[in-house]
Amino acid sequence: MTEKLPRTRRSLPIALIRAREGIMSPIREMLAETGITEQQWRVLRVLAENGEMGTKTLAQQSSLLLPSLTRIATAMVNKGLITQTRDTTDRRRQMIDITPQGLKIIEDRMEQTAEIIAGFRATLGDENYETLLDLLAKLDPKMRD
Amino acid sequence: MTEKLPRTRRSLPIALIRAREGIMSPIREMLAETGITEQQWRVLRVLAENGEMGTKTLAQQSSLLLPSLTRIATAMVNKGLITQTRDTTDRRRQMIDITPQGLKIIEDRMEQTAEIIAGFRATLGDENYETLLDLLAKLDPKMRD
DNA sequence: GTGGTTTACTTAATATGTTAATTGTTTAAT
DNA sequence: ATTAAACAATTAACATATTAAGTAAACCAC
Repeated sequence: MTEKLPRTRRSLPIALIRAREGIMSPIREMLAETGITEQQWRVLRVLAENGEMGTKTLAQQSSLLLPSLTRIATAMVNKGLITQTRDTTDRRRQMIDITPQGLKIIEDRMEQTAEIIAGFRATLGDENYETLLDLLAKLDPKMRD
Repeated sequence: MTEKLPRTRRSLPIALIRAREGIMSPIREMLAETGITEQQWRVLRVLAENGEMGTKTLAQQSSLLLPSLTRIATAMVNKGLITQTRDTTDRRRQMIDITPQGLKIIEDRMEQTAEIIAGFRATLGDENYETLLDLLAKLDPKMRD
């Protein structure tokens, strides 16, 4: 009846969900202590790495859709984690930057996060880990040249 | 400043999100025509493959949390895609099964879905595709022996 | 320089994700 | 039999995902 479809145990979309669930579970656990969400963590990570940027770029880099980021940014401004300033030359644009307080969260959890990731890397082995990242990149439309 | 963390371009959690986004985009596009969501599609897939089962099992197999499934199931019953019946021997349990109407959606879209998946398989190559599934499985806590 | 288009972002509406608390039922230990 | 513990499912509350529509500013062709 479903002969042509791979069984759900070998379904790529489902495998991706489950893998993500496996990875994020310990990370979410860690983030719970900080009071920020996984998405807010991603936003802080991207800002810490690249500095101030426009909302659209930030959304792309942190894999959030613009409507989501609009709301998340509002919450984060209220928490004092980021600042939002209107661009003077192009008043449509909203520039977002991380605050020292936001940066502190990244720094405080950096080591702990690195350990979690190192655990998964060890589970797979270095070579497999890199292979996995390469293969995943090929599925990302924005990465395919 | 973030030396210990992998750059977001090589971050596993983010790579998983982006890959999933890449895969699901065409599938969602296809599902939009059927009026069902990605999650409802997963539920139908699992039921078509394994037949009637309890809510908890169904949630696990379709990678949904129980609260989500509760809501989704209600919507699907209303649409006539599944049936819900209370187990007579254990009245805590709710048995869920697919209806002919639900099965029809699977059958109607089976070929189209298989083509989309085949496209990704071709992008990666058969061997890489299988490797990817294997590596992803190792990140799934429920798959690790 | 004005009308049409594009761009950057926001709002809205509906569905799902996530954690915690709750309800009804069964099981197990007295 | 009785009660505490465990269980299956639901409800609640809040955050995010997704698509569509809306708003304001910049751009572009004429």
